[in-house]
Amino acid sequence: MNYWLFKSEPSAFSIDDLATLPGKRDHWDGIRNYQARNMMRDDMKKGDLGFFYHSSCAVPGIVGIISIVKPSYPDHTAFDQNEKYYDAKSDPANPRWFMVDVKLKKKFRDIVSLELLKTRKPLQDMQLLKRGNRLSIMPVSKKEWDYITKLAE
DNA sequence: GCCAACGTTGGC
DNA sequence: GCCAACGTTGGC
Repeated sequence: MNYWLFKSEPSAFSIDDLATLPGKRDHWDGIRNYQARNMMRDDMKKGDLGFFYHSSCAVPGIVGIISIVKPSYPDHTAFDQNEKYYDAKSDPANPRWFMVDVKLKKKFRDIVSLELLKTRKPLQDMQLLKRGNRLSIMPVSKKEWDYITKLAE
């Protein structure tokens, strides 16, 4: 089982948006970065867990836990000209972009803020805290996962 | 709104 | 294949 972190701008899609969907479930579309795509396409398995992270907002940080309920399949929003993340170069016969389905598992009572994460020694090697990191999907180690879920209690 | 960091594009 | 220009991300 692998652990992940999913970034989303709450103004576009927040954990509360996910919570109000039927079955608290949605596809995680719009990934348009190759590194993130590769992880999503090749490494995410059904049953994996992920942190839901709010970025580009007043208090960035981890707000809850989601689980992968369906492994990767082609991101159809890339084929639709009306979609924000339309990509003419993604051909349905040979899709360039992929997505997974996720389900809300838990919303934290309080946000585990980026500011707090930065102060914790055991998290110093976290990819999220690396300088200039802009990946919207990234792996989280089991050690980091356990530490952060404790922080959230 | 600023700006550093990084990815992508395209000319050569 | 190099690299400058450009676009995007995301914290502050």
